[in-house]
Amino acid sequence: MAEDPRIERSRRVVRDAVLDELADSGYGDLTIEGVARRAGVGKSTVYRHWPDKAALVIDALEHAHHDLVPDLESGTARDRVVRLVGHVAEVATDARFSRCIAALVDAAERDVRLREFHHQYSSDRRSELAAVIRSGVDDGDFDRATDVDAAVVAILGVVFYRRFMTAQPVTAADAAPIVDAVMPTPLT
Amino acid sequence: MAEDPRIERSRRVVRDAVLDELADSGYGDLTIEGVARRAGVGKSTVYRHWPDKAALVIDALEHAHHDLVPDLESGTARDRVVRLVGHVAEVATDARFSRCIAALVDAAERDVRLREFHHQYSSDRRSELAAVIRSGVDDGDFDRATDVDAAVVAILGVVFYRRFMTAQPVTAADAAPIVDAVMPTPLT
DNA sequence: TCAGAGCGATACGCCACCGTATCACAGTGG
DNA sequence: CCACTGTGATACGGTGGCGTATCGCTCTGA
Repeated sequence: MAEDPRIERSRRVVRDAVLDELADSGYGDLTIEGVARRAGVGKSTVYRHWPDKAALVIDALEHAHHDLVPDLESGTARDRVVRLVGHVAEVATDARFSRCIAALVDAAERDVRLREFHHQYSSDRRSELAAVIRSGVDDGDFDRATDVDAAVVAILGVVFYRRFMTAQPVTAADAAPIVDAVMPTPLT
Repeated sequence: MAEDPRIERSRRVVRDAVLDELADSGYGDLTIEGVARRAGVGKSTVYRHWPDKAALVIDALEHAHHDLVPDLESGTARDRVVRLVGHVAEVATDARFSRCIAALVDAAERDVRLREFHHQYSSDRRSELAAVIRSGVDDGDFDRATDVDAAVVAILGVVFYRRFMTAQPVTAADAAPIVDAVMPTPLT
């Protein structure tokens, strides 16, 4: 009853090619034929599994987790926040993935489906960071009066602004000072 | 010796059409024919004045100042900072211009010339804000120890992050609280 | 072993844009 | 008044993507 392994294999290589194409060409210049070519797959195979470009791109992005997930179990809450922010900085500097983000942001301006996906996706990412920060507030690592949602936006704002608007993207090593700047250690 | 007025007229309507097209279609789907059509101009006229798409888009963006410039003369330095940030928020929510920014950020990932323009342009905008903040530091409106460049990135980061990654963009009315959060009033 | 399903290849007509060339026309400035 | 030049229209061959259809091959799983 298991699905034909050829199906999952096709889907995997096509999704991977979509990310490559998206990074290289952007959403507007991404073509189904280009994806199929890059995936080493017949065009018909792509049309067999996805109805259109938007669905294809959304599906590819949905499956694009990074295997390396930061350790959010050990260390103080502040350590965990710094590790998570460092991880975000790494993702935001990854050559392929970060260009996919730029393409997604741009495409979201013009396509409702991509906009909904984009907003949901980044909202989920903010929730993750908010949860870790909140545990830091509970632990006394951060000031009791911390506005968690504002802190999340302040931190991610710096990371993404520097990546997409300047030539000095945030590195993982910058994570700690940024977290400190946004949420100074309480004087206990 | 003055230039034929038809030339400047052509350039103006084409540049305007480029911004419309860029906002509606993004960089990848922007076509010269589409621009000419939208401008109500022959395709040859566009090719007569610009060598290619990148030059055309860069030129259009270079000429795309907003006529409304915030008052940076009167009021305290803090007032001026708040007004400038409010202005940035307005520009970042302007339907046409903000979509052009998204298109530019995306295109800058893949085209050197657009990247250089983009980095230069946004660097200039940061310098403007930095100068006003610096005068506020000198006036004692802000803490003497303020890291001006970091404050600039913190403020613009929030504005752009909220505009492009969330469904709650910053409004002009949000400018004051954001400035206050990043640069608290010194206790004198 | 074998029926069925997924596959890549190929070809289809259609359409849009590319960048260039040519043309008659009208605005411009001397 | 007139030579000049910028103009929009139109046409060109070329390219490449669209979405669909058809093919024979091969892998899969009962």
